[in-house]
Parts: sequence; C-alpha cells; structure tokens
Amino acid sequence: MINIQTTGRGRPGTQARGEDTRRRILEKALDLFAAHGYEGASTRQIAEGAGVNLPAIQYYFGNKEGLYRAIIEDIVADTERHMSTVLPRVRAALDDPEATSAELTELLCQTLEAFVTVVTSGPQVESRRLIFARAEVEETPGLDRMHENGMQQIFNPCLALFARIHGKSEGDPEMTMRTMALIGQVVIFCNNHKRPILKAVGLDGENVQLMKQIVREQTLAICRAVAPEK
Amino acid sequence: MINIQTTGRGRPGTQARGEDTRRRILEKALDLFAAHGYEGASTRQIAEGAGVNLPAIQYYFGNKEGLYRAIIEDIVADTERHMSTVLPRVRAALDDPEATSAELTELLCQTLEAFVTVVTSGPQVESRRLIFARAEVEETPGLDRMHENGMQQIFNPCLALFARIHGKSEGDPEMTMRTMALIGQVVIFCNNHKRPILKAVGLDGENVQLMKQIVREQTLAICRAVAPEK
DNA sequence: GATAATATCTATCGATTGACACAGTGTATC
DNA sequence: GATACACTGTGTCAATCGATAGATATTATC
Repeated sequence: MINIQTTGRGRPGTQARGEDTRRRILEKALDLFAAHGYEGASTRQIAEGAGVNLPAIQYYFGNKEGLYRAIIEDIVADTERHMSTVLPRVRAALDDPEATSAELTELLCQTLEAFVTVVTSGPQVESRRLIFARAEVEETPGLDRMHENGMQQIFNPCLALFARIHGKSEGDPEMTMRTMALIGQVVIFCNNHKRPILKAVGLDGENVQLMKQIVREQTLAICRAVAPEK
Repeated sequence: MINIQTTGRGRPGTQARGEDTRRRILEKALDLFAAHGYEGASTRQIAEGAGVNLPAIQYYFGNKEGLYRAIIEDIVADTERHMSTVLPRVRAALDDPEATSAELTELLCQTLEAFVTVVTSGPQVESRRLIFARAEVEETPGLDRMHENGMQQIFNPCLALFARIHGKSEGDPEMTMRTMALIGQVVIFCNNHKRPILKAVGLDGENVQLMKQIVREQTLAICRAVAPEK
C-alpha cells in the first residue's frame, strides 16, 4: 500500500522518523531535477544523494512523477505565500474605479518586487529558480501546474494593472505582449546560475536589492512614457 | 569510418543523395530536441520521424551529441548572419568617442530588434526558439557553445551600448544586471509556444512587428530616463 | 510482550536507451 | 565490368531506466 499523502506525523501507530527521510528526498530531488531536468535526473541518483534506498521514493511519493509534483506543490505554495502580501491590495485597487495611475504604477512595481523576492529568497533558491525557468520551456508532467500558478499569481495581476495604466483592455494582445516583456525583466534572472554572467554577479542580498531597484526604475520609466505625471 | 564533417556533396566518388537524409535528420532532431530536451529525445524517435535507420545518425553525425552540436552550429551561424547587419555599426559607434547618446540609443534599439528577428524568422522558428530558451537553463553538451555565442553576439554589444549611455563601466555589475533585464524583454518570448499565452498571441508577421515596436518603445523609455533628450 | 502500522532493506523485473558490428545496396570512376 | 566509395539495412550488445516483490527492521499502542 502506498501512502503518498500520509507523512505519518502524529497519527496513531506512527513514527515521525519518516518525515526526515521524506524531506531529504525532496531536497535532493529538487537539486537534481533543477540541474538535469525531469528526464535527466534518475531516481537512483536522487535516492543515492539523499542517502535512502531506491524504493523509498515509491514509498513516499508513489512514483517519480509524484515526487516531481510534490516539489512543484512546495514551490507553488511558497509563491502564493510571498505574493499574498501584495495581491489583495492589487485586487482592491483594480476594483476601485478611481484609482490613480500613480497608485496603479506603484502596485505594479510592488508586484514585480514581490516576484523578485519569490525567486531570490528561501532555501535552495538557485534550484527553485531553475525549476521556475524550466516551467517556461519544458513539458514535463506537473510543470503546467506551475506555469498556471505563475499566470494566476504574477502575470495576470501585472497584466490587469499594466492594461489599466495604458487605458486598454486586458484582452488586447498588445497588452499581453507588453506585460510579457515587462515580466521578462525578472524571469531572465532565473537562468542557470552556473553561467559565467550570473556567477560573476551573484544574487546575494546586496544584488537582490539592486535588482529590485533596477526593475522598479525601468518599470517606472516605461509607465511614465505611457501615462506622464502631471 | 565516420564521416562527421563530409556531406558528400560534389566530391569525387560521391553521391549527393545523402544530403537529403542528413537534412531530414537535422530537421526532425531539432523539433524533438526542442520539445523534449537532449535526454528526453531518443535517437530512435529521431530516426523514425526522419524516416531513416537508427545507424544513419551515427553515420552522419558520429553520435547523439554530434547531432546535437550540428543543430546548434546551424543556429549559431544563423544568429551571426542576422546580427551582422547591426554589429559592425555598433562597433563603429563604440569606437567613436563623440557618438551621441541618441545615436547609441538608436543602435541599442536596432540590436534588440535584430535579436527579435533572430528568434522570429527562418524555418522551424518555434523549435529554434525553444532551443534558445533551453540554452539559458540546461547544461547539455553543446549548449554552452550557444550561450557563449549569445553573449558575444547579443549581450555584450547591448552591455557596451547600455553602459556607455549610462556613463558607466562595462565591468560594473549593475550594468550587467540592467542589461540582463533589458534583454529579458525579448528572451521571454522564446518560451514554449504551446503555452496558452503564446498560443493566443502567436508570433506571426503582424505580432512580430508589434513586438519590435514594444521593445523599441520600452527601451527608449528606459534610456530616456537615464539620458534625457535635450 | 503481542500486535499492527510504519519504515527500510535486498534483489530483480521488463522496457528502453545509445552504440555497434556487419552485411547489403546503390552509383560513380576508371 | 571491376573497383571504390557512399549509403542503408538487420540484428544485437551492455548499460540504465522506473518500478516492484517480498523480507526485515523499527516503533507505537494495547
């Protein structure tokens, strides 16, 4: 019997011991999936790296795909947690027909900054960033879930704000493309951190601040070109 | 004996027949590598899809990696061909100490537009775009070559122009990050075309023009914020 | 300590992978 | 028409993949 969902924590006749094992598998799997992709990372590598037996993966996650989906769910939950600091205010402003262009622009900047926070904080950031980037490229089972979440948590809010600032409809293909270009400013930093550029720069605390500043400045410049301040 | 390099075209004691086979393999391999990645695409799939035998891949390209590298070389050559319309003028302007900020900005826009052309023209664009995106994520043998070429043909010229416009050094990490954000506006369009967004928009002729316009407008807005026109 | 659920082990399955040996077919050149 | 080279076919190899069977170990509950 497979216990994909049960972690055994606190249940009668249960040991909390397995929780460590489960976490070790998740951590190693995240690193390997990020580095080599879904097909490239083998369950044997993961098991060996996590210091567990091969059937442990099946025991805790059912199969390889279940393991992958568990990782993605973690990232999705983390993303929602970070974005929840901004999204309510974004929705409120969008519901307010009298929201000024300046207010909407400020919220757009904050949304993008929250996105930067998502991809630069927490444990194993570099691997999580790579999974993020892979979600835009690969067709692995489960990555559509992550892409969908990115649309809901990041793209659509930015699209709504940006379209409102432009005075255009959210359904306008032009606004979709403009928003893609806007978000691309952040997404590109999710690339492979082993590349010389990102290795030279390094997304440590100081550069993360700089990154937010750059995104804000360039976003402000773009918005001002559309809706100049009075 | 493997004849990785010889295509047999026009050489004495040679048949031109194999050229078609070689091309068919390349085309099918490009699609499959783009869709499923290097590890995900099997040589059997490629051979079957191209309508050839499995050893044909070995015959023409030595091994799977050789086939992959051949594809990348094609894309690299194509990129160099497209960028050659702008890069000489960029180098000339960079060598000219009296080049105005407006001139440098215009060249930056043209460089980015040429980049858009690279990722939106030619046969099998969608697959080539995906390979482009994968180059920023994966660590497949040969992709470093492609990434390196992207640095040389696109990133470094943009960095040099952008730094000059800002009046800062090319070696400044801040300028590296700013240039990444700038180029990210275009790179994000290289994502999976099967995703709902890109499927709804579609990078056909009309939208490619719109895309160039958007990139130009937003780049101009960013540059103007730094070096305001007199 | 008996029982049952949780957790981990060894060993192996069938399928697929990339690569290869080697025979056969075609055409051009002399 | 004989030879050489370019090309395509069949069959098979060792390695690796994900998955499973089944035995054993550990621990909580009674």
